[in-house]
This record gives sequence, C-alpha cells and structure tokens, in this order.
Amino acid sequence: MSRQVFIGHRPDSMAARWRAAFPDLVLAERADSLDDLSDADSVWIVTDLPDWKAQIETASATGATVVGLSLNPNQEEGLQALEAGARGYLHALATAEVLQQVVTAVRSGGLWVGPELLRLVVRTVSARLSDGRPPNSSLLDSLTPRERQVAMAVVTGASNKEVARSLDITERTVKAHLGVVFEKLGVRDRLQLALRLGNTQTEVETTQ
Amino acid sequence: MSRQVFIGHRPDSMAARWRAAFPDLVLAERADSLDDLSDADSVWIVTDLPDWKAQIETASATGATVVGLSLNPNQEEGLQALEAGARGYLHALATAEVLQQVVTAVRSGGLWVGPELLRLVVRTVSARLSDGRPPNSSLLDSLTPRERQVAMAVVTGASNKEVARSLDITERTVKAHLGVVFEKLGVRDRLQLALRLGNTQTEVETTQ
DNA sequence: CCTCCACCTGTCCATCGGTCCAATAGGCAC
DNA sequence: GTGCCTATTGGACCGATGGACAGGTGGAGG
Repeated sequence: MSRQVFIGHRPDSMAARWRAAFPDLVLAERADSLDDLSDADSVWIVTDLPDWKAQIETASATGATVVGLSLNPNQEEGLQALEAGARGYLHALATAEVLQQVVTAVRSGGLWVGPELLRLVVRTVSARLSDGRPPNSSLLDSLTPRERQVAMAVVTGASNKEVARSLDITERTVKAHLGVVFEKLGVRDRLQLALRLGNTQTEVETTQ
Repeated sequence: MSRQVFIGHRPDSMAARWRAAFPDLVLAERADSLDDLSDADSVWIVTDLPDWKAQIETASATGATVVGLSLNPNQEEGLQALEAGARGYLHALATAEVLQQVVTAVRSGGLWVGPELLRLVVRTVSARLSDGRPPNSSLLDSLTPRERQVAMAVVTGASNKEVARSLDITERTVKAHLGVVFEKLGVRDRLQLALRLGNTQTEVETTQ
C-alpha cells in the first residue's frame, strides 16, 4: 500500500529481505537522488552511509517518515538517528515481519525502537525525573495554558510551523502566542526563551 | 479484534469518542476491578485518577499495553506516564482515528507520544548519555577555537550581530563559523545548538 | 446585556538566520 | 614549494521570525 524507499550503500545484500516485506520498494543511493521522495511515505536509510545523519534530516524534512537501519545497531547510533528525525531504528537485516510491524507503528505516528533502547529511554527519563529538578513553574504560571503549550513546544527546538501542526492551529497563531510569551517573560526571541525556562538545568535568574 | 479497556473517573463524557474507535470496549473505574484485565491487550488510563500512576504500573505489570490519556496533556505528566510503564500518551479527547492509530502503533511494538514530548524524550536521553563526559568534551573538541567562541556566545542568547561586535568580526564571519558548527554538531539552528550544548554549559568566555 | 479575556486568524513588512556561490591570507607540515 | 587548515569577508538568496495593525469567536462574570 505505502511506498517504500530504501537508501543505502550496498542495498544488494539486503534487498532480498526488504523485497520480502515490500515487493514494490524503491532502492536508491542517496536521498537527493529522488525528486519524488516526498511521494514516498516511508524512507529507510542505512547507517553505512558516511552522511546518513544528514540524509535522515533531509528526508524527514520533506515530511516523509524515516526509519534508520543499521548493520551494527547500538544505542548511541539509535539516539542519533532519532535526533536526526528518524521515527524508527532497527537492524538492517531484520525479518520481513519485523519490518512490516515497524512500518505499521511509525506510519501510525508512533516511534519504534528496539526493546533495549526503549528500556534505556524510559530508564533514563525516570532517572531524570527522580533527579528532582524542580520545574520552574513560577515563570509558567504567568502564561495561559495555550501559551504554555506553545512555549514548551518551542523550547524543545520546534519551529513555528511544527508547533502549528502539532497544536493544529495556524502558524500565525503560534506567532501571536509567542509574542505574548516573549513579552510576559521579558525575552526577545525563542532562544532566550529556552534559556529562561531553563529546561535543562541552567537556571537563568533575572527578575524575582 | 483487540480488546480495549478504558479506565477513568468519568468515562461518560469521553465514552462516545472511544466507542467510535472501539465499539466493544470495556469501561472501568479501576485497574484492579477487572480480574481478567490480562485478557485485554490495550489498557487506556486517564490521568484524572488520583492514583493513575499506580494504575498504569499495575496494568502494565500484567503484560498489557498501556496508554495514558490526559485531559490536559503536558510533557511532565507524559514523562511520568512513560516512566510508569505506559507505551503511549495523548489527549483524552483525541479523535477515533488518532486513537486507532495509537493502538496500532503501540500494538506493533512502538511507542506513541506527541511530537514535542518525543523531542524532549530524545533530547533528555541523549543529554543524559552525554553526561558521561567523553562525548560532550568531544563535541567541543571537534570545533576550532574560534568556532567554539562563536558557539558559546550564541548559546547565551546573543544574536549574530552581537557576537560579531563582541568578537570584533563581521556578522558574515559569524554566520560562516556558525554554519560549520551546525554541520559539525549535527544541528539545524541556534536553538538546537543551545539545547545540545546546554547541559554542558560550564564556562562561557567570549574574549573581551 | 455588556465587558473582559483567552483564543484564533489575516495581511503586511523589516529583519534575522542559514546557506550557496565564491575569494584572500596566514600558519604549518611534508 | 605545495597542500591543508583556519580565519576572514563579500554578495546574493530565501525561508523563518517577530512585530504592527486589525480584526473574528466564545465563555465567564459584573
């Protein structure tokens, strides 16, 4: 049903397994070699490319769902793939069945990572939480719920367009909310907002 | 096909949407009120319960796939849901279509969270991994002294113009350095650069 | 009813930010 | 010398961003 594009150095060795899962897939050497890449709803990129990270970024920028494939999967690389915009990460030699499950998951808006990486993610997140870093809610209290949502989305690195999509509002509205947020918190742009809200650990003390 | 169990305080107000997605779902007040909860392969728990976290833990302990539902979704709560064992987290009033997508994703072994939360999770994990000192130092080590200066200045919230002034170079040169920094660190803009270097932030020294 | 507020949207516009096309010049290694 | 890295700058291009101005809705409360 969906159009699958596989990008990698030596797709030949793996083509068989992939074709078993997706009979009518497309093989390519690079993401930019396909002008109609946006037509593909699932792009699989093998991490044996020297610039696989950039490939993932460009591919995901087109709106396609990207999955990272590795011949030697490890957590570090998996995280980098996710950071680059991949929605999935698994072994390049996975069985057809697994491939189909993954594509089902990611095409449904999900994130697919192996059990170990998933456990790592959850465990790390809990560790983070138990760290007991107090969310500086004092600043957020001055914001309306919607403004808070926009602000929180922005400080994760989202663009106005992305925030608009995820909140299902116009980009213009995002700007409006952001403008109010900037004024309320006394910052001039999104970067200073991120520093002000100190989502990491760096508390920026100013007023109060 | 799959058996859906919804657990929440006032499922009535949301029951309609849920039934639209899953005609033969089961509503419950508590997780332990169903002895056959293990039969259910998807359990949806609304976070308006006082002990929703414990509910998620017990439900996921039975092996069921748990999804957290919130009437007022936020990242903090989402993280806690994941920590408790949920495989998904979304708005309690999501459309039937979204609900089905989510269940498809999580039943396929995936994890479903909103875009911002996903970004937050990925960043949290990668930041945590970088805490182990070798990677973060290597991050800055990959930069030339000048690039480091520019990057450090930028992550404090300075504009290109300001950086140019403080380093006594042209704004054009700042852009050039920044471009290299972005590529080396695999980020797309200054905000993501700040997020990436944020947890590493120790000494910010711009020659002056 | 009327007002205040949160929320949402539009158009226009100045600027900023990031990238692509370059080029020049010093330092250092082989 | 020849090559490589670093630092610097120019110009042009275009998308992203933030502000100004000008509205729309609906709900809560006087």
